[in-house]
Amino acid sequence: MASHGARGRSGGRPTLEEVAARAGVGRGTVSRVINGSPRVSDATRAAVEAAVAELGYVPNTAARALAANRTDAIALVVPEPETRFFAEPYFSDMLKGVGSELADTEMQLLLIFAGSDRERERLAQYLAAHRVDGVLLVSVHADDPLPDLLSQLEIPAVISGPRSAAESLASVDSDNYGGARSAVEHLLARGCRRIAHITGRLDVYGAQRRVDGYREALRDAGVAVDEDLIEAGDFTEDGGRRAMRELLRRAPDVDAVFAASDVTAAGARQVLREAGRRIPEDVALVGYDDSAIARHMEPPLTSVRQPIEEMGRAMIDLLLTEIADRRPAASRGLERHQVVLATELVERTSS
Amino acid sequence: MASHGARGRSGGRPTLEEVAARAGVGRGTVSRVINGSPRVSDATRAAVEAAVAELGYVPNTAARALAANRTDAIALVVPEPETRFFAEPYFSDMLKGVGSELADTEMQLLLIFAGSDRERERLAQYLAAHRVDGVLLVSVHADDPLPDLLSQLEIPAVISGPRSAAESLASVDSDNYGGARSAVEHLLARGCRRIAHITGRLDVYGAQRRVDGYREALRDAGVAVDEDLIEAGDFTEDGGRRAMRELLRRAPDVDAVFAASDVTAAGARQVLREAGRRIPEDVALVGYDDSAIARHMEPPLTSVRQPIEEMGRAMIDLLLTEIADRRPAASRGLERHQVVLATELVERTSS
DNA sequence: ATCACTTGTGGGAGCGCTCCCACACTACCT
DNA sequence: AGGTAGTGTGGGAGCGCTCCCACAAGTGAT
Repeated sequence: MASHGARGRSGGRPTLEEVAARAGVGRGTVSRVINGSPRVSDATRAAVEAAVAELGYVPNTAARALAANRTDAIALVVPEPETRFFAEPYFSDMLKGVGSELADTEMQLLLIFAGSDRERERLAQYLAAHRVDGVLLVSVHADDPLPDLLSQLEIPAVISGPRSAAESLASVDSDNYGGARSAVEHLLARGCRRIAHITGRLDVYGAQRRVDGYREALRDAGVAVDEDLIEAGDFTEDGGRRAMRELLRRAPDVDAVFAASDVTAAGARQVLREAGRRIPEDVALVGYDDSAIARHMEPPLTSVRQPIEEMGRAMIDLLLTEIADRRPAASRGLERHQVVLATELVERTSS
Repeated sequence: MASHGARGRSGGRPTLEEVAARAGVGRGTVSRVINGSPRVSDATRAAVEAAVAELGYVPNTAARALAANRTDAIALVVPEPETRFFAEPYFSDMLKGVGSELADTEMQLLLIFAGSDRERERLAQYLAAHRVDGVLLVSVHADDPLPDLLSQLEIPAVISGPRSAAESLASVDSDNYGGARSAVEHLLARGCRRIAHITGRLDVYGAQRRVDGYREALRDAGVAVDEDLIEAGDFTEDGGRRAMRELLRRAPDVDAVFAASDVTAAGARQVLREAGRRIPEDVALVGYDDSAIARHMEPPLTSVRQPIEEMGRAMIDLLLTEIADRRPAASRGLERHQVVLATELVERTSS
């Protein structure tokens, strides 16, 4: 009967079956050509490709996903309330990298927000249902249960910013240690000796590494590390203000400040101004992130740039490899799945 | 044989069929409960819901998509090279709104980049294959073929920033006209009379509306519009610098500048400084967007804030309605599918 | 008691793919 | 000649749903 044909015909897009009929081959053969199997003769392949082109055939994703038990989709999980991630330039730059790398693929990108408890609940269900082939995780806290859930479910995942030196998930990070070192070495070269550091949130591994870089750069230069010159911040502007006030109280002779983020530096700058300290004459200032704020600050802020777009690309690379291997890196022992990318110090007039 | 059962059992998640068996009902009934059909008795519904909870059942999206010919996914199409869209705060704020509104839904969000020609080609295929139920379109140019493609394919779509007053697609926009008016009225109230305007890209409808608001605010205040005080920009910082130089040359007596974006204002500010004009004493400055740059500028920039997060939410609302109605608004005549949201002037010390 | 609805329910028939087994053919060995 | 591998191909079975037809049971009018 033509009954089922009538349905398929009316406004519908061509199916595998129709391509097969047109090319005079079987369904299996068309499937093989579509999926790039080598077990097809050149002549047959050409015939099928011609039929595909003539009919404008596009595979039905849902049917494929159902039959093959894969989704051809990856999720970028965004911890929404984390304003830091949404801050310029992190989010958009990473998305640029992710997008450009994904452009060469059949993979599609899902954006999943995991802010509220309800959203996290939904995400867990989502992952349990294996509705994506892999997950990109950004700016995760040390105590976030998500990464462990992921490795437990054996879902390929890549994390940006490992939770610790012993991160079990594949990860991509910028060289926080080296970035901090370059900032401090720059200030030392400028002649500063009383260099303070306003840290980031210390439950973020990268923030710890920046402290390490700060300490060791001083040590290696033969400058004693003064604990009074280290004040905990939280990446925010407010935290920067608070920390700077504390630093001025404890160490009035401070002659440079290395802040763990640009907005933190902006907060510090305001307090320094109010205290009558000139930048950079009295106190040199260096930030981290090289955001729009750094460029537009008065004076323009020297800052450490992270190759965020490149990090996005690297994350996709890693993830696609894991998906191809069809199992998470965690179970593969200690292969090379920790990527660390170099930072760059962008010198401006604040130092 | 147990052969197919073994496959389904091992590590697999429960299927509709298993839920049905557990609840002692048929497949159809479970499907009805899952999809909220009213044609189910309360007792049966309760039994099915219990079985669902016990088994931790989650419907298979692919199977549902295949059978029902819908995807439960919407796409946010991002014209990537358009740096304006990626600029703070537009992108992240809109995403926040979209995400929060989507949290109440089963819909998932796909991010599609339509920058290069190849990406656009892929997008067209994607849409032709009806792989999403609806599309969110942001910052589209007057001559972009995408919106027309969408209405031709009869895919529900909502555009942020209509292409013209006669936009046929459903749209959400902020009140560009009113926002510009409020900025100019503010400057007039401050006593300024030689108020210049650096426009945005004039192929963007919103930029035109801002010019309209500028003109009419002056006119209504009895101040003649001097064409020499209007200079075309393009939303960028560089454009702001260029335009400001031109304005200073043509109209050295300018006492206020209303810029179509904050970064444009930043560019203008730099040129004003270099020309020795003090802000706000000699020249008052007002921007548009209320971005991070506005808050951190020296002096902090008065700016027009758009309710971007709310716009994101409104877009989702509109889109979901269209999807529910299963046909694009274009074919429904001139119903109320143009949403315009109010702006707010954030006064700071630059004016 | 008969007919006509209505309400709730079960289950067959697909949706468009992929997977895999079966089968022709063609080599190339013994 | 009879085996033993390959190579390329067709098509059945099934993935887990939704849709819809069939049908049982209840309700009220005739």
